[in-house]
Amino acid sequence: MDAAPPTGTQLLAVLAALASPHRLRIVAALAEGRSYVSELARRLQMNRPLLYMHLQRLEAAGLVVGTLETAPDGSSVKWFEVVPFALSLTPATVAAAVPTLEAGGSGKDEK
Amino acid sequence: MDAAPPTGTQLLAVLAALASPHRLRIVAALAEGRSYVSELARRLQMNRPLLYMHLQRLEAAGLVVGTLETAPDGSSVKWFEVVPFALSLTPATVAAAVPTLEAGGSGKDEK
DNA sequence: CCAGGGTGTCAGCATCTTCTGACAGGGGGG
DNA sequence: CCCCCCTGTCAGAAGATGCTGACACCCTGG
Repeated sequence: MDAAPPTGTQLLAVLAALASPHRLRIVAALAEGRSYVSELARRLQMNRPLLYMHLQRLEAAGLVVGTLETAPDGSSVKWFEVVPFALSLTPATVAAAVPTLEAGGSGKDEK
Repeated sequence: MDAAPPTGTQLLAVLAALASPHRLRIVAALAEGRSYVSELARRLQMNRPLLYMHLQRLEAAGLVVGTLETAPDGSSVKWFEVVPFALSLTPATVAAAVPTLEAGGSGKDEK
């Protein structure tokens, strides 16, 4: 149930999501345990809106998941945790993913 | 079998190098066999200067190697081939690499 | 001489991402 | 009342990146 070969587009999204110092740091921080936006922003010393954007990017790539938890007293806190992803990066896996790049419906010469 | 743990900076370079549709396509094309700049540009239908830049990026990240071969008749052809890299991408490997992230060689301090 | 194939580099433009400050709100407690 | 905690969204500056056409050069063959 793991290591399902990602489509080229999916692989690209993951790579693009991880290709940033801040986002790497965020993943590393979440790997040690869940946290919420404001707390994480304080720990990593970055603006909340900025961190918010990065978290959304990571979530869009499927690397982290966010859950808005509303406590019984009504206050809302959005918890983020890392998804136990695992992907192997080699010339072969890249070559296997590339043909499934782009829409994949038809058209091969798109430029 | 060189599973040497990459430094954060190194990992970031590889990820950034791979986070591009064109560059993924280039790696895939080279995975099927070596080629040289002009020929590859023709096959992938892109400008030579552009492909040249992408190849340099990939080479800087250590994913491909280029060798300028001067034939006995004097004509020069730069052959490129893919390096058999292999890196495992998981929350743990990211967390392990992040502490060795550098802010840019020297002097530059994080804000 | 001229056409053709190759490498390497450049200035400049179009475009995308990143980042910031300020805003909208929700709710709890002195 | 005011102050504190949290989420979510915005316009727009600032900067990095992708991309193009044109140029420099070398060598071979008609």
